[in-house]
Amino acid sequence: MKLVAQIRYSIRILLDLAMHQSKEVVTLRDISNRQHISPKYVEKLAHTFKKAGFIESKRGCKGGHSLARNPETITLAQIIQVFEKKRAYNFDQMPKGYSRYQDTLITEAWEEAKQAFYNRLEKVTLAHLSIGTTKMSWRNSDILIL
Amino acid sequence: MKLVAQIRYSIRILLDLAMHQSKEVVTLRDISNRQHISPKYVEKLAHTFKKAGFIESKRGCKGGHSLARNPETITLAQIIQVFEKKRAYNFDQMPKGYSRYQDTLITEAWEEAKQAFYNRLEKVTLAHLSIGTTKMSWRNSDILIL
DNA sequence: TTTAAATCATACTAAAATGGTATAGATTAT
DNA sequence: ATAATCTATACCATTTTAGTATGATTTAAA
Repeated sequence: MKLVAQIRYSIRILLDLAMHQSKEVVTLRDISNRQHISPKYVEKLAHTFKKAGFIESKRGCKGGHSLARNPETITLAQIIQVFEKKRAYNFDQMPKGYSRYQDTLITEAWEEAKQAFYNRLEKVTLAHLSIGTTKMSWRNSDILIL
Repeated sequence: MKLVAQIRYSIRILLDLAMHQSKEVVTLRDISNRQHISPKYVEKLAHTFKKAGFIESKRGCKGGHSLARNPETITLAQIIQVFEKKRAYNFDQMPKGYSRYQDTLITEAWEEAKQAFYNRLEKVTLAHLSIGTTKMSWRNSDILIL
C-alpha cells in the first residue's frame, strides 16, 4: 500500500490547477516547470484526469487546462480511485479445505477495509490543501507545526 | 489495492495449518496438494512466515510445520503486513508551489487511512475462518448465505 | 496563411514488483 | 545409508508502474 508516483504527481497537478484558478487556463508546460514533473508525464496524467472529468481544456495557441469541478469537491479518495483497477479475481478451482464461506469472509473484510481507507481520504479536498499554502505561506519555511 | 496471490495463498497456507493443529506437524507437500499451490511457492511463503514468527518447523524425515501462535491471535491484518514494504519516500527536491504543510496533510491522511484499513482486517482471525469450515461444512455447497 | 504554442492520442521502452521455478544443501527417523 | 523433509538463495517470467517518443490536431496571432 504505497503512495506511488502516479498518485503523488496527480495530486500535485490537480493542486497546481486549483491554486491557479484565477487564471483562465494553465499550460501543462507551466505545471511541469513548477512541479518538476517531466512535460510528457504531465500530459499523460492530465489526459487521464481529463477523461475522468476532473479537468477541462482549451486547445490550440493560448490554450491550457483548468479544473472542471470545484476544489472543495475533489478529494484524495477520488483522485486515487481513478487508478483503481476493478478486476474480479475468481476461483476457477476452489481448493480443498477452503470454502466459499471463508472466501466470503475474507473478501468482505477486504472490501470493508478498502471502504474504511477511502472514507478517510474523502475528508481531504484540494481546497483543504490549497488553503494550507496560499493562506499560510509555509512555502519557504522548514518549521513544521502539526 | 488488490488482494494479490501472495496474500491469498498465505492466508490459505496459514489456515490449512490452523485447521490441522491436532496433528503434530503438517508437511508443506500436503499443504501444496490440498491448497493447489505449487510446492515451491508454498516453501517460499512458509519460509517468509517462519521468519516472521507465525509458524515453526521440525526438520528432517517426519518433519513439518505448525503454527507458532494461537489461531485466535493471528489476523488478516498481520498476515498482510508481513509483505508491507516500509520504504520512506522523501522529497529531496520539494517542488515550487508544494509545501511541507501540504505534504504533511497528505501523508498524515494516507497513514490514517492505512490504519483504518488494517483496523478492519484486525477483526478477522484464523480462528474465525476455521470455524466457518470445520463447524459448518460449506465445503461442498454452492449455496451462499451471507 | 504561415507559424508557433498548445492539446490530443497512442505507441513504445525501461524499471520495479509480483509470481513462480530451480538448485543445492542440511537435518533426521528409519 | 537413504528417503523425506525443511532451508536458503538464486534465477527467470509476467505484470505493473514509470516515463519517453512520435505525430497529429487545434487555434491565436503575426
